[in-house]
Amino acid sequence: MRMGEGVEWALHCCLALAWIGDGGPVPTARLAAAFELPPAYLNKHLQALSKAGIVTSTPGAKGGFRLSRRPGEITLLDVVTAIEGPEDAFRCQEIRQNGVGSALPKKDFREECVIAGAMRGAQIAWRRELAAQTIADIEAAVARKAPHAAAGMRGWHERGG
Amino acid sequence: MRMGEGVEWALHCCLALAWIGDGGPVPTARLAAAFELPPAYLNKHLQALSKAGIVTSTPGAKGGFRLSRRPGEITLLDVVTAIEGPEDAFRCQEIRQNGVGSALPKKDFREECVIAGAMRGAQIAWRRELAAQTIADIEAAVARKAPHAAAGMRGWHERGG
DNA sequence: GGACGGCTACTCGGATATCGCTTGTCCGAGTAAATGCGG
DNA sequence: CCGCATTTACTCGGACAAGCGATATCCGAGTAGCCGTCC
Repeated sequence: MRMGEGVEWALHCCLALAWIGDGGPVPTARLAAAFELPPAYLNKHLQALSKAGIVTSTPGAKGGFRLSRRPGEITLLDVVTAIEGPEDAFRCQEIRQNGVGSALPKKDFREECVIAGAMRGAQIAWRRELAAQTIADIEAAVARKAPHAAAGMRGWHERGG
Repeated sequence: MRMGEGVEWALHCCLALAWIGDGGPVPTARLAAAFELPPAYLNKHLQALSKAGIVTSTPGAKGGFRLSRRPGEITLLDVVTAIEGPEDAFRCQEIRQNGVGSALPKKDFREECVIAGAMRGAQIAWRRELAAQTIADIEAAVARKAPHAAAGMRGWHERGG
């Protein structure tokens, strides 16, 4: 099981946008340069964030992306779901109904597969943990551990890359 | 993010082996027939379980696989880790050190990336949930929801497939 | 009749192709700003 | 000097290839049981 690297990119971009604040939209190229990422591919992920309503895109010159909501209103789960999709990692194929199970009446499979239920429970716990933290929480934690990181990003942006 | 289907196969096979009990080793072909799975590929996953010490393989005629431990001693996390590997789904690439971060002193990156820490916390919650349930728990839950499922599998096996 | 050697059938185990998805890139549609012109 | 139409440059947005891991398969190594033969 492997999570796409786009999640890390998206989270760092959201954090950067939160740091930069309301200084106008930030184009993809600027964000890509901030982390040395391939601009075109980063753009693809930013579009996913845009469709999820996490960032707002403004086209044209001086355009770019900005956060749609305040950082405290954006959970990590929102970002992860926007990039990776809403589906569960574990997808029950109902193999219990094959082979030996195909002889049993359908009624026996009304209840959810117990294995799938257990995996779903774990996924829910994972989601709950991600939903409990917002971009603002990340901001606060970074401010505690590396106080000048936010100012560094802001200054770099205002200097023009 | 997507979990390999081998996890579902492995879990169902472990449950089947627990149901069949100590009636001698069960070959791959039998397990594959029980769920209509491709035998050769299922064998690959069973080898992973074998290397993880979850099942024991006995070669030769009348050989096959049997559970190494009692069902109560095998957690879902054991099986998932055996199939999917021990690494976390989210892998921090430390992109914070690139671009704007490359100018900062190394000291600033002594602390773990906050984003990676948050993702790791969610992964730990997920693992904790999986580690809390054993094959025996699944057995008990199935016995409550579909009482004759275990007997059905056992009878099918003793009839010879 | 019993024991031994060889043989066969069956199993796991790893090496080998194939497919789909993630990754990565490109070019066109659209928009806001800048510019030149006319009043 | 001010307002407007045109041009321009810059941005997003979706369509288009490539690389890699998961999927799927096959054949060889090894072992247990069985059979024929010999004592």
